[in-house]
Amino acid sequence: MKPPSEKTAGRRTSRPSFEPLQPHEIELADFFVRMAGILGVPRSVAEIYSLLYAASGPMDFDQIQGRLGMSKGSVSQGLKFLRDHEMILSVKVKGARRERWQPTPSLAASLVTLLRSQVLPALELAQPSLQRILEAAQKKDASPEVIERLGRLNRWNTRALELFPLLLPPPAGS
Amino acid sequence: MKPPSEKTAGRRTSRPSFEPLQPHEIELADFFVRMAGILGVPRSVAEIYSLLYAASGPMDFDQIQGRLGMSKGSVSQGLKFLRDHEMILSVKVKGARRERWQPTPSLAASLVTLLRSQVLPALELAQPSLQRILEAAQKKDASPEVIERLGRLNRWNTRALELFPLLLPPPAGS
DNA sequence: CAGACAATTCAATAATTTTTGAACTATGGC
DNA sequence: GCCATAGTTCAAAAATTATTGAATTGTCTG
Repeated sequence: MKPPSEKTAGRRTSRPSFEPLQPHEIELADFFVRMAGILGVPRSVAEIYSLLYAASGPMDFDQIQGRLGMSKGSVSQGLKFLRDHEMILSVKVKGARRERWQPTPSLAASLVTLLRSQVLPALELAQPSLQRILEAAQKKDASPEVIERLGRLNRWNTRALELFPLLLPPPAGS
Repeated sequence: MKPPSEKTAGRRTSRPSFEPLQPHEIELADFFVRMAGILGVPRSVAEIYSLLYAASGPMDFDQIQGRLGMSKGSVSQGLKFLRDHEMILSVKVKGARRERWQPTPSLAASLVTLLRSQVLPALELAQPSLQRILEAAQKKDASPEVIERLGRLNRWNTRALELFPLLLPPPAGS
């Protein structure tokens, strides 16, 4: 259910209060939310990214929480996700204690990091399994057609694993 | 775990009973389930596809239900999904009433259909929104940086829409 | 056409994922 | 060191998504 009351300056559960989202900000968020959904990225994460994307400058924790009206926990986890996938950067403003966030320069690069983190582990995990499965099929009755299919799957997986680092170079650190 | 009887014993609300999945079938299902998960395809759908993928011949409704131990509803919906995305084909066996299913020859083509169905609508829906958002930003204060970002997003979306039909030609019918 | 068989539909339920917020930890300034 | 501020953690609640199966619809066969 929704919170029971509607006070913009509500004292009940203290939450920083900022200007609500403008229509065009909502529309942009819808876009990012939908795109993120395809890759299983939660709404709250997409909303944070969207807000930063259309912001005129870096924003801090409380501003994000206030504008989006979400919980501290969600903001914290959302920023962590975006950080981990190198989709946002923190900007140090001298004299200010709080961190301020802005989107990484290249959205393309961000998507790449995101994809990598989802697909690569699956490919790696699959490699030995697919090998075993193919061998099991060969050892048993398995029709030539099935063997052919499994072989192809295997080769694909291997090639994908080889190609991935070329196409999407890993972050500088490793 | 396993019901003791093997024949089509159950008349009332019971399920067709077939040989349980072999270890290598489970392993393959794990692979497909994981991959499907990335695109938000439900487990049951991936399991059905996986079963057909490693089957020595086309399978019918009851065989699928029996081997996977899932409900009629799930099998029906799963087959519908796979049909709609052109990932399986029905094979007519003369004299037999039931339809029998097998995977489409090319898994690559299947993935393409899947991707198309997820991404294309999102891109199409976004087009006018992004346009409006950019205009709104230009009309208002919006920093040059934000305008630049939104413009790039816009161009990307447009290009993606143009490229999609080239890269992934639509099904024969249209 | 009746009856049996095949599959679909969809409301109810189950499973999973996301969000919340209060307690907690970490850090900077004095 | 101490206090205030900044952010994290995680168990519980809420929201979302998937599965089930009884009722229903469609359809082949004799």
